[in-house]
Amino acid sequence: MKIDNKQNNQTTIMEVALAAGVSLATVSRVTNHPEKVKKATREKIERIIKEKGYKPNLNAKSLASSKSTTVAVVVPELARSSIGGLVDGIAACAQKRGYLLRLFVNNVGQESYKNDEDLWSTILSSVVDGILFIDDEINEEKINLIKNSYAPVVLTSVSCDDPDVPSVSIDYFKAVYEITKEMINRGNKKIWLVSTVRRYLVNDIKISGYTKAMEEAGLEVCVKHVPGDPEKNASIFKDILTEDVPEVAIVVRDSIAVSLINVAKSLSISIPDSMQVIGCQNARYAELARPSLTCINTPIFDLGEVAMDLLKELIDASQSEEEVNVDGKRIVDYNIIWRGSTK
Amino acid sequence: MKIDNKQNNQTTIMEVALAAGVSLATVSRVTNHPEKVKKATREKIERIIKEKGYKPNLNAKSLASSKSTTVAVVVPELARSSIGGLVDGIAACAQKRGYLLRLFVNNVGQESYKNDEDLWSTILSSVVDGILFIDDEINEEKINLIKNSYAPVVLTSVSCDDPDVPSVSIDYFKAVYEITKEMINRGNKKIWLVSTVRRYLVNDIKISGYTKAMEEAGLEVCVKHVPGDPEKNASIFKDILTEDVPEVAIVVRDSIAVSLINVAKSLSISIPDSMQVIGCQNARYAELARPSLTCINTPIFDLGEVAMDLLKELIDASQSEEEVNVDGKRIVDYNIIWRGSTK
DNA sequence: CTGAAAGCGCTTACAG
DNA sequence: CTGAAAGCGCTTACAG
Repeated sequence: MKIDNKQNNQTTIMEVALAAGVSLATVSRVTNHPEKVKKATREKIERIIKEKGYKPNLNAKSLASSKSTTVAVVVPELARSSIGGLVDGIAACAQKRGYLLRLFVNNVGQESYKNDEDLWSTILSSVVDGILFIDDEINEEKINLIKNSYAPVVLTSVSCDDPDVPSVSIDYFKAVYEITKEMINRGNKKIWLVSTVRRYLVNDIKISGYTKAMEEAGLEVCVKHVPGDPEKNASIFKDILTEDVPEVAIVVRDSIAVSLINVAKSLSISIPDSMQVIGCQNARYAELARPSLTCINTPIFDLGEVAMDLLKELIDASQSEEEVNVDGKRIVDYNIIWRGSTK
Repeated sequence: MKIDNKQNNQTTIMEVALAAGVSLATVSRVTNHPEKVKKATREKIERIIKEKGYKPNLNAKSLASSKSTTVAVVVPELARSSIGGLVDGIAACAQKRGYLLRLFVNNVGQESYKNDEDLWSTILSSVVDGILFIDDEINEEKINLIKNSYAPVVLTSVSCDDPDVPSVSIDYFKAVYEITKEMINRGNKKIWLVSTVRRYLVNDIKISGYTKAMEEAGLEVCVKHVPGDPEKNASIFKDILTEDVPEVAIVVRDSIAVSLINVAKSLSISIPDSMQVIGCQNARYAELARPSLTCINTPIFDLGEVAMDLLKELIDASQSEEEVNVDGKRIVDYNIIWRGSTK
């Protein structure tokens, strides 16, 4: 037998009802549908609620109402500030909309979950009204799990062709297409796209945008694949640049772009005079690099907010009696920040 | 009336019990105390659980057992990779220990919560077994909220003198004391400590360590306070360095250290020959800076793991019938990574 | 080893 | 406008 089960000594709805001389039902109404309660009663109860610092136990509330006002956020890793910033945006919007967050870090390196099904069943059993899914490597299997989820899912910061999967993302195709075109218009011909060895969907999209612009201009497409780790890519960059130097390098990840700049400088290739470098994220070190890094700026905070907003709409729609149509595809604007690594 | 309340069409314990021809109680036992169930029965039920993909509804489970197997993680902001990495560590350990995470981003800039009490009551009403609290600016009021929490709290990445408040942190006093001493031993005399304009507890601790080492050596203590924003501190660094250049600058935040390096280089102060610079975090850009930045390396991932481990111990102790004594103060080791910004 | 029943803290038709 | 009662999906003494 438990000595004292009341570890969680939070005020309970019963205590409020007793103090106010009303039934539980009335207290519950004040919390959920205040307009249904007579003004005098309501105000009295509200006063007592405030006095006692009563807040409904969310578990009980969820169970009774089958709404958890909680959303799951699934991320691969938070150490990357691009993801952290995204979650900040999600959190800000969730807070505004009255949602709480459950966080799932599906770090493949850490073998967090046995497999995707394990992750999903954990999420679903934790009871959430919706899911924000952030994943670098979306595949068929994951798309299916998303489609079969009882709770609405928004793919965040990843685009997905499937029309049935809501997603919020930057139009990287357009972004890279346009920056490539811009550099072509400025008279550059030898333009490279530097991507990662490991294939990520986003990076492949960037490659497509670049490729299209180059082909339209009748220029030679040249994509380099290097490791993400600065220690490893440095020696590869050294080999590459010793052999040939492009007029412009568009690099999928800022840290790789900075690494490229560092190697170039060590080889006395002057930037931006002999080579211009462009990043695709606008990470923290973009402005700390020397020369500072020109970037496609992706407003990740906003992206998070938009994703949470969309998810909220989908949740409302799914909980509504009527058929509601929600446009499940959102594109967030980007802009270019010109800095010292370009002329 | 609800058309169909079963939005959450997860398998329920009833369905499993029915399929197995046993009572709910037995299914529950298989989930929670399998040793209490006869092997044959247990195996049959386990098979059905697997077939149906049954996972107990966590809300119901929490409510019934008054254990949520959920821990709250409170952070000021995730965009800072030092915090993101910490949460990655927390998540990895939580996952290992069977805990889920609720995330609270208390971003003062975003006015996320009205005040600290609002935040705390939200956390507590969300029902958690424990709280990992990450906050740059701990004060009396917050300490009191922590002490009055029904759930155990671990102050993470922040040290706190109060013996009743469990905390996990790096010994920044010792770290900065020792690196200062080391630089003194190497023959340097004019050593500065560069901190932020805004006062943070951690930074004040670093100042103390530095001050002690300097005073012990009979050297002049010189602490500079600059803004955190690189755009703003650059001009201030320019003024400072135009007037005087130290042999060594120990900088509380890596981004500020890199900014200092950039300004120094623009003034043709050669690093490390004329000035050596040391950071206190080992952020991502420490190795991307040129010269790369020598750092006190704080293993934030480990820090997160240790914090979660401690919290788990405290939770177990609080749920246990017996009196258990848990040492609530944990110190995580640091090391120094020597790079190009020092001789 | 197993089942019937109470209870966790709330919400919500239903009846008044 | 308000209360009594059922129910959300589970756990856990208790009795057998």
